[in-house]
Amino acid sequence: MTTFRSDLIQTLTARGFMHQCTDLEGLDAKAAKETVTGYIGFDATADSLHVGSLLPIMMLRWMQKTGHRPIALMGGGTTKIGDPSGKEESRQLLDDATINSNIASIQSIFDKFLTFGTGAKDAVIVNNADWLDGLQYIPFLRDIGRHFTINRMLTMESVKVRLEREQPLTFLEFNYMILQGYDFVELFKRHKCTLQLGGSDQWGNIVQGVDLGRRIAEAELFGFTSPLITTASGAKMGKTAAGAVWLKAERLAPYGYYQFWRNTEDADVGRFLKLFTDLPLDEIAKLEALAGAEINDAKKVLALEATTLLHGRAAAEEAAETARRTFEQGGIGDDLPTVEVPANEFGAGMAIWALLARAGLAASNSEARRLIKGGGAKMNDQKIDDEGLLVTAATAVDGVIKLSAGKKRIALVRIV
RNA sequence: GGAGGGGUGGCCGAGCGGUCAAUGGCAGCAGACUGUAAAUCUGCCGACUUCACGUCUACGAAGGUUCGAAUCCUUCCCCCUCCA
Repeated sequence: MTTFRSDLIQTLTARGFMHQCTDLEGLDAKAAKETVTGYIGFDATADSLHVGSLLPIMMLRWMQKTGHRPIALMGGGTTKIGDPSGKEESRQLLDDATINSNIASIQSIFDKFLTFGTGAKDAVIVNNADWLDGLQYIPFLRDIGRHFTINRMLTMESVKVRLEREQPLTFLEFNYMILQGYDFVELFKRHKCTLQLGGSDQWGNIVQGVDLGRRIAEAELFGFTSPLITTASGAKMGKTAAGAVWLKAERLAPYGYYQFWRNTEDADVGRFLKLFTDLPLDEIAKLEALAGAEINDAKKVLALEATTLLHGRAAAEEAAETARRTFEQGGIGDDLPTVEVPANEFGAGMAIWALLARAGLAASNSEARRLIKGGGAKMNDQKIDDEGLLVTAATAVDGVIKLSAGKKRIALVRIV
């Protein structure tokens, strides 16, 4: 393996963050002798990010840990327009208030991974609405638009793919790479930012920004992309039975987050440890070497470390303990998802399917019934055979009824 | 503006007057096997009803023809291709 002079590039490449770089040697040399400011853009369409954003966040984290300055760019301006790349349905347009509250909410996630402040190496959050909102069309076209040729833009992968598949590409989308390129130059001017990182799908946009910087600001800018992370089975990362894996505890409790990592496929463990934890590489190498059922120990480490980064050590350990008690001892952990149901609602008995739905283990009563028919439902570890089973408050053990849907989805009903 | 093609369940994609809640694939859920893994096999997979081949809602939208329409007709909306 090639050795790099800078900690930054050495770390990013060794841990598997590297996919493409506009000038790897140049960037390495620069990072070895001075503090580099680099940024990644994030969308502000929701009040939380999900694991898909974790990889870029980790890149910013490593930037800071290796002595450089990360910028998280919130797409406040671009979100306002609504990125149409989601194919058909045009995204709902958000107003300023929503966008700003989303940004504030997302910042609390960044706080877990980065140190913010006003110092030379402190991370900052910037909103591109600051400069995009005030843009005037004609001056923008004259100053910026003239540096982009349609010829070149048509060769961009993202554009080519759309054209080849005969899928619509709106003028608005077509302009995205220009706006993103402009963002880069603005950040260079305002914050001396000379590096943009992003997912491999951002390559084209990033390169445009690098070129634009050279043309209008005589700046030497760098682009660096990370590979698209899929699971070993080829699926996109980040989906579970419960839906998206959110990074906000309000949307996905630490226990759920822990379980997401705990259920990683064997073949992914080593890669994920490098990407999503801070563990030293030699330690990861040892964990990765575990074979057979022992690989589960590595998964526990992965889950614990990843959860610690986001939710803190205490919450992570609590989640780990709940998982241990629940799965290894068949008991009940404190951290399991719990639904409170008033005792009087049980009356003479509540239908078991209604209870399953209430506990969030089934999306509807019908789904709960199907689950029972399929033999996947359990109450207090007893398989439920009778669909018409009525549950009374007396079923509870210590005021709690344990419900399971399959082996992994477990919820508690606490009678109050 | 002209000519042609198309809009079907989370996605892709059949169906082209009845037996269509709609073939198939993917995704998802559950069961078996396991290691809270993968692969494989099996079942489920619109919603609602204390579940019966019952009710409701669905095949871009609105009307119409028919005993009966996703399937035929009319109008409208949207997308694609070619021409101007």
